[in-house]
Amino acid sequence: MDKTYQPEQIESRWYERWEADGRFAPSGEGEPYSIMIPPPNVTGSLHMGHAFQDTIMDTLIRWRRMQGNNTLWQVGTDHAGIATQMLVERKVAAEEGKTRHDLGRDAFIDKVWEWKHESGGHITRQLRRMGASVDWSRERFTMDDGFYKAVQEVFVRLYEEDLIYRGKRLVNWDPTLHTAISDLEVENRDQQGSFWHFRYPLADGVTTDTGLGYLVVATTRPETMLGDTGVAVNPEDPRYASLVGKFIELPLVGRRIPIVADEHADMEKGSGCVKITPAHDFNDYEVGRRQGLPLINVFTQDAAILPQAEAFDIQGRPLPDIDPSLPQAYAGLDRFEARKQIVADMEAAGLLEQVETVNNTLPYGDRSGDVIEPLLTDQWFVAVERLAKPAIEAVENGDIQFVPKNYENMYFSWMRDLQDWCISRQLWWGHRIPAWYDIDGNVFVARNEVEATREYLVELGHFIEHEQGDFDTAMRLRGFNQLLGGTTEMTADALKTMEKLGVPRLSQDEDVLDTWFSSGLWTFGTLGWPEKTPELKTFHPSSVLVTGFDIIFFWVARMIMLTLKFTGEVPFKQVYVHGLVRDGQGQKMSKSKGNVLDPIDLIDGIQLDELLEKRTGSLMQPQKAKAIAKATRDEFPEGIEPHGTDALRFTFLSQATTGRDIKFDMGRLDGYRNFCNKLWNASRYVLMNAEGEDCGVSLEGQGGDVELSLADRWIVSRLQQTEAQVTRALEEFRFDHASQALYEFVWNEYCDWYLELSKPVLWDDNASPSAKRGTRRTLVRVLEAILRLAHPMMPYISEEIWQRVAPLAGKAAGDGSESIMNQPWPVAEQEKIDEQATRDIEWLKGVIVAVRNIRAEMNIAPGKPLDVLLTKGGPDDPARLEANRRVLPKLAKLASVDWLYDPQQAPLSATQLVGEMEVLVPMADLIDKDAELARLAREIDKQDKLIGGIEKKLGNESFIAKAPDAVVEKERTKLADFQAARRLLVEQHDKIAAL
RNA sequence: AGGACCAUAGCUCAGUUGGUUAGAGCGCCACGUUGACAUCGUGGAGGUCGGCGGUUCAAAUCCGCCUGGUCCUACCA
Repeated sequence: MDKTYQPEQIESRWYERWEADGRFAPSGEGEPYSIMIPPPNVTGSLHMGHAFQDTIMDTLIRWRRMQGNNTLWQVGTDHAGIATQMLVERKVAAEEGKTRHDLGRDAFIDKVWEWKHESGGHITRQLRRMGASVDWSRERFTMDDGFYKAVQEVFVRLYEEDLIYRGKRLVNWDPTLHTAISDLEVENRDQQGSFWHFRYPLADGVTTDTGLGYLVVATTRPETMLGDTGVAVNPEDPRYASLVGKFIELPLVGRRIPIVADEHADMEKGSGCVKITPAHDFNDYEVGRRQGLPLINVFTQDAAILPQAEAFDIQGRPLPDIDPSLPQAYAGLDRFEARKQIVADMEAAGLLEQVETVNNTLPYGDRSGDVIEPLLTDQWFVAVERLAKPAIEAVENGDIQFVPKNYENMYFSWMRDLQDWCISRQLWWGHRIPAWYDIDGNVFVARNEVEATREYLVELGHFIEHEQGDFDTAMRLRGFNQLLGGTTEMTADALKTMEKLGVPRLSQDEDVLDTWFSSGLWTFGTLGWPEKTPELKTFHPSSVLVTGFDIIFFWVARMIMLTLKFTGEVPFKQVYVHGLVRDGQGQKMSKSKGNVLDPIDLIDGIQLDELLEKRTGSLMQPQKAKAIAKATRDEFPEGIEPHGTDALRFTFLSQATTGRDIKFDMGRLDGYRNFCNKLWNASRYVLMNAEGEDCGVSLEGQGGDVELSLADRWIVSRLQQTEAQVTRALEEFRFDHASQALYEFVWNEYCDWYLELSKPVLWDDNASPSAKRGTRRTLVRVLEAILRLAHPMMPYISEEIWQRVAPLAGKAAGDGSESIMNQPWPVAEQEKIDEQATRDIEWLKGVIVAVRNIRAEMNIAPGKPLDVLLTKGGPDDPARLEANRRVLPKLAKLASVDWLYDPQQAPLSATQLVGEMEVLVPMADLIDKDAELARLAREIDKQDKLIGGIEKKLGNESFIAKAPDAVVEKERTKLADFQAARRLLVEQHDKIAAL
């Protein structure tokens, strides 16, 4: 083995080997355990959040696999509608100077597929770098054929049950992307804006109670006034009671609009009068519905002013009786231009009463960054109410558990106030909506065009026969319909026949589905639904979903609703919710801030100049480049060193504390890389001493007799406890505890103590062969168990070392034909826990630490051999000394150590207490009297404080009376210990003072 | 406005059902190179557990209020 741990040399090699050997696929035996990966964007790249999440999932999967579960980690990618389409649009614009409209739908979609094929392997390669043991043989894509089928099926069935409907509704419209987006994709940002107060003249010579000929309304959106269809006052408002039912003459437009009474109008705010624009404001839409006001749309899809308004009733039916004319001065003006112009015109007309500056929030599209516009458009919706009920119950009754539990509240509060889900998007990349229209706009929802056409032919035939009495044509249509039966595609022949029959072809809906509609089917769609596959039976519901809190609404809630609806099962039994990975300062990582860390760079390392280029290369705001470059130089003056995948994974796990965001700590990454190195070198030591030697047992068979030392029994005992700790932590999703338990055992016990304790045995020619065998066997076996314990967290290094160590423990061929991946998870054995050995080793450690302390306090060189005396202490202590004669002098670097039976004989010494026992280092000539007296005085003072505290407690009658006996007893013991320590210090002090 | 979460050593974080001399890693200081490891070893300094009040024999831990921070939801005509 190399002297230093070099991760890059082992990582890719092992991953390829595992994959080639098919070790990621389900074993087919044991209790099923499955995780569905949250599918990353197919053309994206791995960020810290993915790396974190994948580490957790892989740890769980590897752990369960070792426990003997039939594990499936389902992998796949998402087509990510808007994100991918935008990316390709930008690419096409840059490379060819064309828009998607220049290319046309089919050619553009070809381009997207091309891009998918070109870049789609990137993130899956990165996933491999992370060591993710996903089953690549089952990799899926949300737009593959099987998924397409599942999506169609779900859509059609929901439609058939009236859970999907189409309608003209007010939706969040992105004027840049020209598509509807869901509430969740809207980001509200605080802004400073103006608040304009307008005078709206009363019609028909009516005046207010105070004699004014107008009402004052205020708005932050003056341009929408063109679409006003009413003014509302509060029904309780005495000031305007007489005006309800009267009319306003809408300025600039001239339309007569009614004054209505509606509780939406707040008497406290402004004048108490509010303009109502049902086609351009969500609240006003509701007022319009309640008051029966028409909807007048004045915007184009670019959010510019229409030359002529469009009027509808609340059902979305056109209202031809309403005069659609708008002032031509505004036609074609962008909304913000129109706003300026309208304010100017109102002012010129003397109708602008005042302008206030206010803070308000504006909705922005999270993809385009444009201001979102409520716009009246035809869209498809899922009626969620009936779906939500069972989804809420599933969490209430514990079929689904959130970890940590408090996210359940977040889920409930959202689920109990759900709006219908707008699922249509005016995009090209995605699942096209399976709905077809005839020339009259009648809709046929079906699994494919043939099915839709057949429905259409039935209706058409019926109409022709009964309404037109044309029996022959009707019969011919039916004949054709029969012919189509059983096919799923409209063939050229079929189309020709239709033409002959004079039946126009149906046209498919242009829209595609919201990406989350298809990802909502992820857990069962990936397993072959709607077919009843064996995988579906075995692996559904999945065991646990690992995801960020930020997509509980987007994804988790919708998966629960759709999965319950279509499989009757929950999608997963548990949801492990983790926080966001932030930078070391707690800032969200973002390209524009220039603080993004790439997990691959942490693994492989990166030069400073390359890192700078990455962070400042293609910034949206190039002026930030300088500041970003400086911050990067300050933080990483030498770039980033390679740390390896295992260290990165271990860092994530150690920081995976429940339910809060993670500030990624480079210091910890360094620390855990060092930990890998520690494990590496400890293994080197073990191999150096065990390979080619008799370890008591090996692949070749039984070796000679073994004799287990105190240290051997102790470390085996501690191993059992560590195994139990790690297992329990994993069961509770406490990855931080799991990693810490392993770290502490390996470093603080196995390396710091056990390896040191083994040296005197192995290096002592006088030690018996059976004792040496016992030590070698323990070294090897404990290390082998450590590696298995570490494997789910650190797959590579554990495998690499295990291949060398396992044969020594009689476990594997050592040629890679076996893998640690498939070894049994260590199970703690109660009978190996040895309390006596633990106490004895604690005693030994106590003596060694005492000597080290004396060296430090007395300024004695660490290597200088000392003569030491032990005295007082318990009845077992002289025997303990004898039992440890081989190791104690070696570890504490002693020239001699003896038991002093008569404490009175003690020479002047530096002393330390180990329990009751005193450790003496005679050193009459070495003591600096004054300094030592001062030190002892400080120590005595310290003990006095401790004693004082406890005496006060024990002097309190209610404490004695009310505290449990065990607690009281513990305090008494402590008091005795402190007093003994103090006595010793005082004795020592007096002795030195007397010199 | 409503809600959630958080506040423990210079930094990043543990701290199970109240009872610990309040811990770890990094950083810092001192010392240390013969055979696993300087990506190391040994020893050390550093905290009135955000503030105030309460419950209790006992509070970092439970309750209330306050301050500061992060986030979510809603509203802002």
